[in-house]
Amino acid sequence: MAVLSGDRTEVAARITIKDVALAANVSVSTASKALNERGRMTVETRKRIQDIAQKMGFRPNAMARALVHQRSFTLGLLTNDTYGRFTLPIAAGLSSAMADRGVSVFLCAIDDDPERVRLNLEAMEDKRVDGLVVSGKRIDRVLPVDLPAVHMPVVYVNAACPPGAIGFVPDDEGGAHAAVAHLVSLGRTRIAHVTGPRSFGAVGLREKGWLRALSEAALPCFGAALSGEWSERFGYESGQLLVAKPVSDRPDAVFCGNDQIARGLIDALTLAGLRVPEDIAVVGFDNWEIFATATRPPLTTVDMALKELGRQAGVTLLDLIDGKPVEAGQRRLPCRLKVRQSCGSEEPSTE
Amino acid sequence: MAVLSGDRTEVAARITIKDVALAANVSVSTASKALNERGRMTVETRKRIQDIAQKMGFRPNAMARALVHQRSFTLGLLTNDTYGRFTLPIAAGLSSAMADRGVSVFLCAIDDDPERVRLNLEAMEDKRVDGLVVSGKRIDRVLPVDLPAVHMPVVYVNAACPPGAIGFVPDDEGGAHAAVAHLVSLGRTRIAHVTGPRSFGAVGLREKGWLRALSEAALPCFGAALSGEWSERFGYESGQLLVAKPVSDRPDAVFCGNDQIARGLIDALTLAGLRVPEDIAVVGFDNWEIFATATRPPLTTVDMALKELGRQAGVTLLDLIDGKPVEAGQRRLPCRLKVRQSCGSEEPSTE
DNA sequence: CTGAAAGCGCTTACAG
DNA sequence: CTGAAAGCGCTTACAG
Repeated sequence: MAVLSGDRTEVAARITIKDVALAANVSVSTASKALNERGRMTVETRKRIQDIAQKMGFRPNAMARALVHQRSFTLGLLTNDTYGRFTLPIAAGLSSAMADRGVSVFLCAIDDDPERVRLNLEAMEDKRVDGLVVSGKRIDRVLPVDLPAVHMPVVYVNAACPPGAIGFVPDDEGGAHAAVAHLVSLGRTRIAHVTGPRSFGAVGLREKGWLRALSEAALPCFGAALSGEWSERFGYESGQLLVAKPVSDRPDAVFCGNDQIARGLIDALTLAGLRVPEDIAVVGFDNWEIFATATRPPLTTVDMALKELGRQAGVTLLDLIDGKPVEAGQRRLPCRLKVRQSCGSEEPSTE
Repeated sequence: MAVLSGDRTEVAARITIKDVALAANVSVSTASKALNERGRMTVETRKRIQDIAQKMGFRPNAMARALVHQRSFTLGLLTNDTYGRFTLPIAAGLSSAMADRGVSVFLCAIDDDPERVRLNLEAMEDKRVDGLVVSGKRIDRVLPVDLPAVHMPVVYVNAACPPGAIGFVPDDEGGAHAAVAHLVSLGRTRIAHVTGPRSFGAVGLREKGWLRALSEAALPCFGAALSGEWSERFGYESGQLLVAKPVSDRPDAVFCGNDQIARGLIDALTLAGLRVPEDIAVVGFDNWEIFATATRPPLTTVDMALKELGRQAGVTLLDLIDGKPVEAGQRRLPCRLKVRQSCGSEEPSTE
């Protein structure tokens, strides 16, 4: 039986700056200065010490440095979106941007459970992270994070931003506007809107974008927005409703509040013998690729640029930590339209 | 203009053990012993010091402790699955289990980019994490992590496990067997299999489970497994193929290699006027809820228990770190069948 | 029972 | 140009 005991992988005591100093025949302080490019010394000495350190595979202990610098170069990411639709792109964007700057991020999965929030928050305090990014799944809900009790800078992503705080959300209205404007530019004039529950802040914003694009094009508002679940089922039912109408009452395009709704809607239209996009163009929201590419035809949809959201949140948090002045308030980062075939564009973007 | 400068959030210098000692009128060493329940002292003194610390909101600096204990109570999670299908449940399971034990986990998003791997690995070394969990998206691919160069214990999750290492994967064969056995128990006798590309290790294992369940039931193998993309499109096309056959050649059940295939297949069957599950029962694999609940009818499917996978990997890594003997090799953790309606069971599980 | 000392691994004024 | 000393915040033998 092959048994891997812990010490099999234990390394022969990490090499420290003391080892390097010893090997180079200098004091620890000189070694430190050589390695950190500080102080004055002959280029040769410096180079010699650096070479030796390199050769010995010396890597400074980040915790020791953190202790003297009062800066850990770590961040905490609190998220209640265990499901993963939003968190993973945000986390990936944040993590890579931070990695490039030498800072690492702790992942804290809180399930909207106050006890877990407390536990994780304490861990982050104890580990002396330099700051916190709090990431949610709804732009209109504030997470149960007791900010006043948190002794460090915080930024919010894809979540409500408490007054005076700093937040990042996708520009839902702008994204919706771009989607509808694109349909207009393609000659559609009867553009309906099928979307999620009114209780979601994003629903109101996307509706506003839709209305603004229509009014800018001097187009009549084609019926009220249809609001329901964020589900394929609701999209499907809405599609059936459209199909049941007399042709003269039917839209020639539908802007959907998310990709699942768009998917269900397209299924219903197709089943009823309508052609997408020829008879009715459809645009979604989310660019959830697994849906967007599986619809027939592939779905034109709004991408919320979540990775970029995570990146920017991190970069701003770093500024905050560095004491740079940062304006309070919520930023709405641009979405971008991902053109595929469901909107009937002549030139689907290549990618 | 409201400007939030960094120092606005900066706290009035963290309180340290020195502050506590001062307030309690004892030495730092005594304070330390009181707070850590070590050494001997009157209960009153101990209690008094603890109360003062509590009142002052003292939280020991984890990095300082790590320095003396040579243990950071942090882990690194390297993943190349930025897409998020597998990583997030694994990460959430790992993170919560670890949080309960006072250890925090760094998220490292590597995009199969060797440069990013190096960068993140160095960061983890520098931060002196106690161990690493390496998580992938295919059980038959080893990640580009240069293990020998890593100076700490490692476990692999949902990825190939190098010889002599320790790994955790779902029991694909067992899961497949359970799915097919369930169909058999429901009286199905002509059970086909539609699955992903042969190049995936999981495909072979799931096929094996299918065959084993059939042979155990003394059922003939109903045609060869149909292998194609992991996509709805392939499922859809496979469904069309089935439908085109004369009724006597049609299966009465299909076990699908993943939920996307199952979804596409059901769509094709339904479109052709067949009833699921009455005419043909369908079972999927993954329990990707967004698909499994959107099919009509909702999909019975195999859940890979990814959260549990992450949890176990973490717990085992902790054992390894503690120097406990751990058997080398790959563990296959049980999957569990999630019964919904597409298999025709009389009693869909409530949940 | 309590405290002074040394140390974890590093950095930074400050003398020489 | 180089090194001794003090310190970051904590813990742990070791004396008293």
